[in-house]
Amino acid sequence: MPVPSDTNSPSPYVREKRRKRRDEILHAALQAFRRNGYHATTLEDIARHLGVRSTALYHYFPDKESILYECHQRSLAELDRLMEEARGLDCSAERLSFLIREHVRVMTDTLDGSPLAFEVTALSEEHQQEVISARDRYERELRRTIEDGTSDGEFRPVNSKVAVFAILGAINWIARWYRPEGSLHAAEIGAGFADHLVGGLVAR
Amino acid sequence: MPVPSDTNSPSPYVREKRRKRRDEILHAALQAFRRNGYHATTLEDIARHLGVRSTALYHYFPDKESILYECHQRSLAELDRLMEEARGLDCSAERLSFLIREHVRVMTDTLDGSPLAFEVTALSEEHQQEVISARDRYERELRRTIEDGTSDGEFRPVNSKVAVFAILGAINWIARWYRPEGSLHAAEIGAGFADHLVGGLVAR
DNA sequence: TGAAACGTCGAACATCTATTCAAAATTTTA
DNA sequence: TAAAATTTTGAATAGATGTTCGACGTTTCA
Repeated sequence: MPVPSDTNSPSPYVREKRRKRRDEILHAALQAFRRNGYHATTLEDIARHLGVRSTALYHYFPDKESILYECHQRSLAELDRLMEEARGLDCSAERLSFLIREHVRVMTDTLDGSPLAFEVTALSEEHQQEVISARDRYERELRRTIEDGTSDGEFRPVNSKVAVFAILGAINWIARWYRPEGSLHAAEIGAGFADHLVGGLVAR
Repeated sequence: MPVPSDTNSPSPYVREKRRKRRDEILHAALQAFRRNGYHATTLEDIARHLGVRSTALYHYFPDKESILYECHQRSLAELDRLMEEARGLDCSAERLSFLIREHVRVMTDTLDGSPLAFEVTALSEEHQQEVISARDRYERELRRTIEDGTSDGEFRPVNSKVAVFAILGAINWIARWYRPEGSLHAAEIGAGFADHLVGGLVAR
């Protein structure tokens, strides 16, 4: 009868601690990437925010790119969750409005949406493909929502590709100017964007 | 009576040739920056497109940053020109529509608008301040146009800051996805954006 | 056409930064 | 509390790239 053959795995306590540390690193990295971009951010920059040297990061991630990659993965997971939730809404205008508001929230509240605004070209070829696929899925869903709205007569006929680029541009650009300490509060941005961007589509 | 004391200046012919070469360099740099971002673009990348070595570039620009800076300067000059032209339009909706359409054209036709979408933090402190000031001037003008429209009752009351961020985000993001060979043509994008983004503001 | 101006090259340099690794410090665990 | 596991460190390495500079072609122009 086989026994657990590999070395004894870490205790739940240790595993949890490690998970938390990884989260801290990702959060510090996210903020740095957002401010200065991936290439202009050094591992020392990230490590400094954690009170540690850059070499310590290698105990949690194999290299710099994988930090960026995991940032991306989390964002995409968040968007998948949004899409899932949005499917419950019947009215196209409501669904689109919901998606915009929630996407903005993801960009501002946790900053977790930001990676989507980063340059994808910094990722390895395979990771790039994966991220682009997921992003395309999201874009398609948005386009479909707009096209549904047009079919229903809720929205006027528009080029859905162009409309989606406008919406995603507005949202992704948030990563460039939003500062949590600033005068604009997150909810205000979400509501404003939803009104502005959905309002521009509705039939009059 | 003082005579021209310094060394004889280059002939108009030579000066013109040099000007053209600088333009070529700036254009090659612009495209590279757009694709991969400033930091991921090497001087060799830029030089390769011109069939020379990176060291040749130093005859035209003192360093890499100054190439980026001049890209920015040209974009900003272009925006100043737009603002000047737009002042002739009385109706706020028309003025805003014009600005959006023309800004999109600047982003797509010559790609000259792209630098505004680049990370400003790559510039030196002084250049950064200058670019930010010019950008702020543009943003203020857009805000004012929206506020005027609200006063006139053309637009509904909105947070003009939020609205301007949405508009500029949509436009700047073009630098990330637009490819001249792609299926979306420039005019189509400009018209679509103008309709979508102005339409979201008009009172109903 | 030939001297002067101009543009490009190649080598060399300096710096920066991602990454490796063995040793030291710290924390966990029994 | 002491051995084991884990985390961090500091030194060292390697590769990339911005930049300098003198030599070598090429172009301009009188």
